[in-house]
Amino acid sequence: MKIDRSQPTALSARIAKTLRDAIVSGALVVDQRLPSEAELADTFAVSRATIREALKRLAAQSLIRTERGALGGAFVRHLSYEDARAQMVTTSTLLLSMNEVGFNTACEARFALERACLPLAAARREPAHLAVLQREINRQATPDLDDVAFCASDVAFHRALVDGAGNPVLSYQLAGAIEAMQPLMNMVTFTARSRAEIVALHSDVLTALTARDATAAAGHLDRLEAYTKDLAERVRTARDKAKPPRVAS
Amino acid sequence: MKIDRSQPTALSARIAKTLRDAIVSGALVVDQRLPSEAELADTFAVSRATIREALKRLAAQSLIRTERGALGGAFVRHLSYEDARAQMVTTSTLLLSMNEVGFNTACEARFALERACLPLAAARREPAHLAVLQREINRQATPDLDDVAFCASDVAFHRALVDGAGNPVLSYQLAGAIEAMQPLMNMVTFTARSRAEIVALHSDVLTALTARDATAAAGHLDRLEAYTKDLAERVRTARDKAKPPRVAS
DNA sequence: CTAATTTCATTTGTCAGACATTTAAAAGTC
DNA sequence: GACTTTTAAATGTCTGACAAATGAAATTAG
Repeated sequence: MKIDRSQPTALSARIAKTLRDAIVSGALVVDQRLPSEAELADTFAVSRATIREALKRLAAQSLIRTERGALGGAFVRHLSYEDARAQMVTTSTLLLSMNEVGFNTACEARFALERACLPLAAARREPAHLAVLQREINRQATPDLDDVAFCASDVAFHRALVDGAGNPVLSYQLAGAIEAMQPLMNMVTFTARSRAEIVALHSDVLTALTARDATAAAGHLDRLEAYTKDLAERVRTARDKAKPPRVAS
Repeated sequence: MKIDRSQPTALSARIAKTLRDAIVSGALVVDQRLPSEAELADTFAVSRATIREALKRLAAQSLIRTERGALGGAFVRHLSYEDARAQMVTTSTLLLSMNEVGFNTACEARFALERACLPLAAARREPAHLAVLQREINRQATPDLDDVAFCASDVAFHRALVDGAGNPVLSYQLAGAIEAMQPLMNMVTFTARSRAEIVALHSDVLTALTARDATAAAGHLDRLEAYTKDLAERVRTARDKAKPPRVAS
């Protein structure tokens, strides 16, 4: 393990990169203990503070966990699907909020990803999945449900949809994406009161999945996408009318 | 900004979380400067070293960047698609290598995601996209191309495919996923010498896209998926024969 | 001899203070 | 007015210290 001692980047960043490469490449395996901070400081010929900053960088990426005490230290962490998903939600949320991603772009991506799951979900759907979907539909049909709960149920419905594909890699990818897009979606469903249409389309999707008809399910998703985009368009128009946009500079 | 001063988690982790929430929630906007380390240390009533460890955690997640000098400090970072993709590649690569994800599962997810792009790519494909696809096909058909270059070209082909959908959100999601799966794919394509079949299928996809025929393109992708899985199966069988598996414990 | 207790060594978490380095603004000089 | 020097602010790094957690070894009581 060596580091380039004459770079413009910070020492702690370079040390972090060296250790990260060792982990990603597999040179350090899961649950293996890294040398103690004092040893690492000795190895890299830097102070312990610098080593600690490097280790904190790795910890922030869920690459290591640290334990205190006699047999403590930094250990290569077993990255679970949950950890990975949480990280992706953070990253994706920021990405969407910082890059002026239009609602249509996000919506299009979301439904394209969900459609990708349908053939698998139709083939593998199990009673448990269908029951979850039905439960969320029932919840969404509750008249006195507040907006926050309705949107949460919407997320749960779509997560159950992708989980139905029975592929953890897909679930991890899409659950993160869908969750990250939720703030954008909320802006629409909060203002639009017509939940009946959404619930009906959800029911159609469920019916098609129950019948293992992926094509029909895709059609219903298409309509849901079109309806969502239409809602967003109307919301936008209403807002523009209330507060006219500035002229282009 | 307050922190819970009686938790089992480390102080630097809690401070990082507080700042992270402020950024993700939008309380701190892009390019806004955070208070200096000394000020933060004062605010949170901790030492500067602790503040620095917290900031390094945020830096590792690309949430902030730091600049030295008189007007330097920590600034909320504009997260680009490239940064987000790089992070996702790291996370996904580790996830796949640590969770005993089977080749079939990864392969299935990958092709499902790519199929999701096809309708959009067929509708929006532009000469530039088609040219990139053709260029990679030509490269793959070069007889004396080494394995590494062939695989790299394979990745480039599939990235161009998803970029053809013209949706940056999809591109970011899928490019990361595909790149992360590359090590798994390499294990197959390195051992199997029959590149001609792959090149032919790539050509078929390109032809279908050129004709804006999403259905046909999906069919070719299906065959490519089946072929890839079949290759993997044969590689696995050959390996098992050479070195018989241990009996289950 | 066994079991409970104490001591001890190791390691991470935190702190305080210091110095080096970078950078832009302010002050000074011609 | 243009150029140079100084200065102040900020991050990057180092050193040394202490606190807290924790498992192992030594000790002691029964």
